[in-house]
Amino acid sequence: MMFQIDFKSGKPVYLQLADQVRYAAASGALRPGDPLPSIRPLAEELRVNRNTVAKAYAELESQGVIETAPGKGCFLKENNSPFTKQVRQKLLITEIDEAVVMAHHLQVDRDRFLALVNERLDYFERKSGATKRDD
Amino acid sequence: MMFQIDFKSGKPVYLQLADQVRYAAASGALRPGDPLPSIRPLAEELRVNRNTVAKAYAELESQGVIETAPGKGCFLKENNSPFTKQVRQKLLITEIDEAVVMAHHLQVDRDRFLALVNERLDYFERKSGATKRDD
Amino acid sequence: MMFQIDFKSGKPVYLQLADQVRYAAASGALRPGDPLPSIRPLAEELRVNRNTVAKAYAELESQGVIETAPGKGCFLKENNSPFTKQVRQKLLITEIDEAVVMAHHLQVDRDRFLALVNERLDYFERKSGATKRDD
Amino acid sequence: MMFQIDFKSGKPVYLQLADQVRYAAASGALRPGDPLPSIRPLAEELRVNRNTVAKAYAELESQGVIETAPGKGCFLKENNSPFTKQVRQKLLITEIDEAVVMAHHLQVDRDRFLALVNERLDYFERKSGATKRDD
DNA sequence: GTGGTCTAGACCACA
DNA sequence: GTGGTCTAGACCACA
Repeated sequence: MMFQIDFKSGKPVYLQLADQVRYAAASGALRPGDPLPSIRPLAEELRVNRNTVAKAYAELESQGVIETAPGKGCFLKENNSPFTKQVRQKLLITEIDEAVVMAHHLQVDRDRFLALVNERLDYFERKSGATKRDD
Repeated sequence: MMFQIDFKSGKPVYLQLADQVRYAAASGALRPGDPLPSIRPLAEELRVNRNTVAKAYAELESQGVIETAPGKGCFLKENNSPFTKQVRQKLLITEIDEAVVMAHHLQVDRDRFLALVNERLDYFERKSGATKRDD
Repeated sequence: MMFQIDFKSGKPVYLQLADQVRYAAASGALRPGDPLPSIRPLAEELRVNRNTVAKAYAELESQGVIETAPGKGCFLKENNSPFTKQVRQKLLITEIDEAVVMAHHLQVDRDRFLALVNERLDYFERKSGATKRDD
Repeated sequence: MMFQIDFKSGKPVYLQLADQVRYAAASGALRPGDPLPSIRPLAEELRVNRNTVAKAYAELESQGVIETAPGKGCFLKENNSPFTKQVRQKLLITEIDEAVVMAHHLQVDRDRFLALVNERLDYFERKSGATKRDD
């Protein structure tokens, strides 16, 4: 299955789901025009409330990531990031800095940190690669 | 001023503040033994409630970043995480994943991402090294 | 009722509550996965403010004793301290020293003290064992 | 020196001092009639404010542990615990239980716990023994 | 001066 | 329903 929820992560379920859709879109697992899973079956499969899935989709629609065709379902839109290259880099650096600062406080050295980063990149690529083969 | 709050960010104020203290420690702006701003004046300056600053400091204390001497104030501790290797790794992976997902949202590819990570590691090393040499 | 507060003890209410949750966990009255009382009803029952109960729970969460599922409630975690061996030992020695000093105040000699310690260890083992067998 | 303050312990300094006097009395390092160190030199030696020492002595006097002879200094009184044997045991069990519960949450097993208890008993006996020889 | 505790009450996010 | 954040303000303990 494409999406997995960690109920103990503390991260809101609807955000986990929205992030995973965004990730699938960015990694190519979902391509423009592709249909998203319907709300009811997906909610059942993930064992979450339908409202939670609907909220995730609503968030994605409001951000222009997906669009809803009434009666037909939700589909991935063309990817056109609303930010300039410079703004995007600044946003990303903020996230990277938080990880670097955390590594400092957790006394994780540079080599170990880079190894972990590569590990996580592999992990996400593997996940989306597996999904691609399923298409 | 050392710290600044973005009231529109949606991120809880106390977490913004705690993150900024961690950032100051990682970049060498705050060094072990240094006093942190007193709660009351800082709260006034940031225009937040005393309790909100206190909550940020409490979080930092519970994570071993600062310590409080009763009646005297709060001070930056030696960098010595109280958590097990396993817990530290889990905390760090959470941060890394957020950066990785953000990179994908923003369509930054693996090589560019790793280059940015190295750049930020260099940046923090340079900064904290420079501060040390100034003493 | 499971918990009770002594308002005259001088010990902070939130610490009394956190200690009692820990006691319930150690004695088997609360088991991993069990839900804790919801904050609002518990606050009403104990006649304290919601925030005070929330503070007790936050302390327990930061120490890995409980976890909170957003929108659902708080639950007892598997007993798995997030702290390093060194930190755990330091925390424990603090508690032991208080008991040792109290024994001296009360003129309880070493043999009687050790006998009491063994008695209490037996007591907790018996209690948590009995609870397990009841399942 | 007889007393030592840990400024980082989080425990109020005056309480640390009062406890150490009580401990010295219980262990025989201080005997009824013995003079306590004068406030000023002691404050200097411990590098604390004179008020802090005075507060510790005031607490001890109010509890009948010491008495003040104006112009002469403070002296240890006859030790007569105001509690019955039963009450004393109940007080002590409360302290012991807190240590036992803490051991449970820190996953320190019975043998290790008992070893630690013996270690701390030795530590305190050694401390007071050394003081005795100094008399 | 310092930080800590607690209340009353508002408002929000989430399931 | 659940917990989380934040404020305003009182009162306390400590150095």
